[in-house]
Amino acid sequence: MSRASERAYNNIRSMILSGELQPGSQIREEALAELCGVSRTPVRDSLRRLEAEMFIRRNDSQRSFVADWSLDDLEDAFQLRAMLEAHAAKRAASRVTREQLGLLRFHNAQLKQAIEMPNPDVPKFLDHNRHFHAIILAAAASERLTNMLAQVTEQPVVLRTARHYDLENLRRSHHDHDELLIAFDKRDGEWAAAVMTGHIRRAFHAYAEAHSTDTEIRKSNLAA
Amino acid sequence: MSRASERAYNNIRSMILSGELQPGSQIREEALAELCGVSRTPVRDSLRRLEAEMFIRRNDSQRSFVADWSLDDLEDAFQLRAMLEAHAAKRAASRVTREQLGLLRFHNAQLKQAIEMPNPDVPKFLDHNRHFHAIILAAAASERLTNMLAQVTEQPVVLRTARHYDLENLRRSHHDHDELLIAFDKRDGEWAAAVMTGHIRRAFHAYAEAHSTDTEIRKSNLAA
DNA sequence: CGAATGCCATTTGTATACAATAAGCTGCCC
DNA sequence: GGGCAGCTTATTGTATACAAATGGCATTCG
Repeated sequence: MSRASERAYNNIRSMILSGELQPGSQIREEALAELCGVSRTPVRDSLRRLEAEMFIRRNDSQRSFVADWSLDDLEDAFQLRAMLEAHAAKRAASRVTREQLGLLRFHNAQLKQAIEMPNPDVPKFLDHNRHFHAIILAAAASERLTNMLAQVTEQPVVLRTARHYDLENLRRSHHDHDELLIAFDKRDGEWAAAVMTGHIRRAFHAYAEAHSTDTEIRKSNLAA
Repeated sequence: MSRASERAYNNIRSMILSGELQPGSQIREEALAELCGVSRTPVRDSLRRLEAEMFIRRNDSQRSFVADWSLDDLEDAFQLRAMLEAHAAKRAASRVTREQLGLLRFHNAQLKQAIEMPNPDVPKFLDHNRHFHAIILAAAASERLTNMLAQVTEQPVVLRTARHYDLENLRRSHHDHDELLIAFDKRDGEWAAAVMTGHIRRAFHAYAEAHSTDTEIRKSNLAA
């Protein structure tokens, strides 16, 4: 993507993720254009893209609004994500290369390190976690699957609440990864899929809890 | 979508589906704009959309080409489709309303009629078939799932070869639908999912055969 | 003769002006 | 006072002109 267009997309996206653009609020192309320092053309491109990714919704008369997801929507997204990631793990089990296995081990070791320090480095954990899942997706070798997963992984709520993840959950995640690695080593797709399903479903419940406390915090802020 | 933009989208899309724009061939925005009788702006919108739907691919320098899918790609799409439609059936089993069940029965009766006539009416069959699946998707009540399925259902190759479906396969499809209806009636999501998986996988093999003969025909045409 | 380089043609990206459409408001009529 | 009509304003859609980037070709140099 070219310069202006990319800038607009990244800007708007991060404004949505950070909550700077509040869920449910209307979006005006011109306003965003000014904020991003570009013209409406690249902004429109970005809005179309973000609409396809369900960050933005449009009403009957083409006006755009920041998407506002309920807990049900979140569960729906996670259900799909669990299914798709399990599928990816299954495919990866029979396709993953030695090199990819090595990389997976590396990132898993790194993310373990990140939470075993006296002061856990959560961003570092999340970064290696992201790489870990990306490698599996690459090993699964299905472009469509990759596109679809992007649609359910990068949720505003998901990213916003990721930091709430407690240490115990992070440790369990690491162990799931360990088990996945063994399943890959044995080329056992069914096992890999099962582990991945549990891995994502646990994440959902962690997120759901974080989300509800998050919502309560926001409510009390509004009330104050 | 507005007039010009919608026209461009539909025009280009049908040109791809019909093969008027050959797989692999380059696409120039200006040429399409003239063909559709609109300016480049709505054409660009359409191209972006079609790119997201994987009808179009872009190279490193942003030039667009009509997507060209191999048999492997087709299988990949069908694998995802089977998984997603099975998921839809499972969800639908516990959510489908009396009214929707009635509609499903109606369309299934109609598509049976379409192939039991002396002269089978395949377009009519396909039309009611489409409705049948759409109702299940609606009953599944997941917008994301609907979007994802659209991405794997409306494939150029799929639509182009649908007509090759032989009568025996159409009859089996009808019976699958019957069984799905019973599963829905019993609210048995697992059963519904299993039937749907088989339903789609059979479709894949029918398509795959049709695709290979289709490819051979095209090759011999090129050779002649 | 082959490879690299610079120029020209082609194509896409961006900005902007204008058109079309929808929302909101004001004032009128019942 | 309530609701509807017509106008005004806000917002999005489309066309077009121009800018930037890319690819291909020809020429030149080793």
